Amino acid sequence: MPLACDVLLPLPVPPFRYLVPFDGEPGPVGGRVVVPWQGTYRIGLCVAVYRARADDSLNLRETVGWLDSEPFVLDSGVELLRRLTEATSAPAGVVLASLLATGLRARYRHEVRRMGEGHDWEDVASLDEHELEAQRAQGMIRERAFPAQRTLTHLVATSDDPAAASGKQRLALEELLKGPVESAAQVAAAAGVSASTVRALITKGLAAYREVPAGRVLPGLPAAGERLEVPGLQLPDGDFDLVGGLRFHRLAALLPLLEADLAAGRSPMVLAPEVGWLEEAVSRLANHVPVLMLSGEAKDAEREGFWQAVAEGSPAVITGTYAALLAPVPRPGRLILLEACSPSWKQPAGARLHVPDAAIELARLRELTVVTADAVESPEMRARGAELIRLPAPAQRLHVTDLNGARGWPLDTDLVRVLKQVATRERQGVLLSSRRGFSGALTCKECSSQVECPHCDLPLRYHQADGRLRCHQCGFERTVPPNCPVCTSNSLAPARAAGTQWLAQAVQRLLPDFPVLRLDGDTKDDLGSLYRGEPGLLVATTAVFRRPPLPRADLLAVALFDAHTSMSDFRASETTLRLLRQLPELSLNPRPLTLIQTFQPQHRVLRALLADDQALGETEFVTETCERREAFGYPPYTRMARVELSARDRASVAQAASHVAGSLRELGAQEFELIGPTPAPVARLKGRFLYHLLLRAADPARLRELLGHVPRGSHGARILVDVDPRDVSVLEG
DNA sequence: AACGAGAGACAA
DNA sequence: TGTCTCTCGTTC
Repeated sequence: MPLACDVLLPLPVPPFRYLVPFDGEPGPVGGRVVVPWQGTYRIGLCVAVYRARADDSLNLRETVGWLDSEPFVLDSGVELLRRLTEATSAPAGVVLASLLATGLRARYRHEVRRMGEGHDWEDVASLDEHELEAQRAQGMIRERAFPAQRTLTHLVATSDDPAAASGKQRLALEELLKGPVESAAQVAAAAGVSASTVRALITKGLAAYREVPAGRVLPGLPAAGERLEVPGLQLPDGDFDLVGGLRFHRLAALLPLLEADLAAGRSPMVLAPEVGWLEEAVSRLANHVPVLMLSGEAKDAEREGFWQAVAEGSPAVITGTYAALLAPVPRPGRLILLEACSPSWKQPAGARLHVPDAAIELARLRELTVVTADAVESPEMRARGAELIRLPAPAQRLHVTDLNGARGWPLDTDLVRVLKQVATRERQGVLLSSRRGFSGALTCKECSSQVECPHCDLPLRYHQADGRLRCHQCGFERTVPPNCPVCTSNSLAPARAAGTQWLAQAVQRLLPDFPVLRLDGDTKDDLGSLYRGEPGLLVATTAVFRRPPLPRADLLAVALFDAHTSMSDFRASETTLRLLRQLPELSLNPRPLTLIQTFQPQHRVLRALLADDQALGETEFVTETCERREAFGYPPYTRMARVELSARDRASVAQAASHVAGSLRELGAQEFELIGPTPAPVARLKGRFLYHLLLRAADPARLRELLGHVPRGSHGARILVDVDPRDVSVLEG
């Protein structure tokens, strides 16, 4: 009974079918399998094994062999990949590559043996490729693959007699006889001799570098942080959302749940959106419970070590970024999502998954309890319908400065006064900007045009430090033109949206002797002095939230609140409220002053922030947000997807977009379900013209149906789909 | 993603 | 006519 199997490769292709060799045993579904692919070999994931059809044995190529005898990804993980492929309408291999960052590029041994008596297994590396291919086609060989044993190069003694050497060399040899050592320098240091003495030992043939089998390596854990103080809090046993407090308050509140899972012999999983927050959480958790951690920064060997340790199943808290989601936990406990509303969860490329949604889907498959935690409740949490647990609010002294009719720019009088206080008291402060560089653009005062990138429909960003203009999308650079390229007048000036560079300069002018540091996408000053407690002001973008809190920050200032809420995204207001609530996390000071400069002091985000009863203010804010989203047909009350079309010239992309929209309408897409096509907000990027088409459906099934009608390409245009896009501008009415 | 086949663009 | 670049389709 010949068997076939479906194999998923981490490439933008659907699963492919291979034949299991007639005398070979198939490995498990969810195991890694080596298969021939375009003249070479690749590791894929076996997602199904079934009886081959009659003609399969003629048409299909054969698997080389499985690398695993136990599933590398459990059945639930394989099913999750299948569902996400359906939901995203991305090729299955892209979904695999987006979620499984471990084991598919492993080193393995590939051996062949000629059929018949007396032949040994031989490594393919030593054989002629063409001859091998011919023999394979004739079915004259058997093949197998297995994971390569990891080795390390170590220095070992080749003589066991210390008397073989004399003097200092003897000391080194004695040291080496205690066991293999990684390097000559290490032996030299341990024996108290020079490196050349050890080298002489090697020349004499008394010591040599050898490959020795490497033990399992696990990703290193961050240095231990402070212990968590668990609040006496009654938590539900089932699903719930935890909001309020500071990050470590929420983590502390969840610790008893982790301990309960461990006591029951289960391994709870804790996922975080970014490495910084993951490490911060682990540095505290590891004081209390056994922890395994996997982040994108782990090396291949460490990832595989983590995977093996997880599979062995001794109870531990399994922590990680998205890369840990498919780890084969045999006895899982709860699934906990930290910073559940962070925009970083949305993958920018590949299948563009929103990882919490994938995680919740996996939890449903494995029947796990899901707990999410964040500073502020979100409409998505409320739609989930789980219980809401609110921690006491962080202490925040808040001050809002109305910039209407103000005298200073970009630093108004209130901010100037507080900055001076910070300097005279030799304390620290953080000033948040929404953009890096000097200003948003170079604008002509005569014709109000901006200097644009030649490849993108975006203004070039002005970087004052080197007097250059830069495109933050494609990296194009040029010098500042002396005259406006449009009207040739001599009136180019930086636009008013102040970037970190402009703010830093303004503060430095105000406080000439006070240290002013900068932290953003392209300037990463050494913050060592601040972490040692020395005075200084940090001008930063939101990149600062990925750093540990400053020990003596008294002031947390937002340079222009309006720049955050006016982002072209219907979630901008909630994101801003969350940002403002997270500000105290930037400082170890228990009651820092939060100062916000704005032209809209009555903005509903500020009303919610300043409400006398904080819990009530936020609850009303979320209720109002939910009502708006429902009224205007936004998620979580609908499902959205953005169809992104691009082409080298404007006409063909416009034509392709209207063609796709037309055929969708013909196939029954309602007016409510199809918005556009419109040129993308940035209508040209890296020399390609972009059009967007927004799909909106009442439920996931209908969205899938609509996406099923979107072609892969049309009229020479490339088409990409982003399900649940994160930067959709506000569509009123 | 990576490769090869076929279609135009350009120089000789 | 050759060669180079670009697009398009295939990969099991």
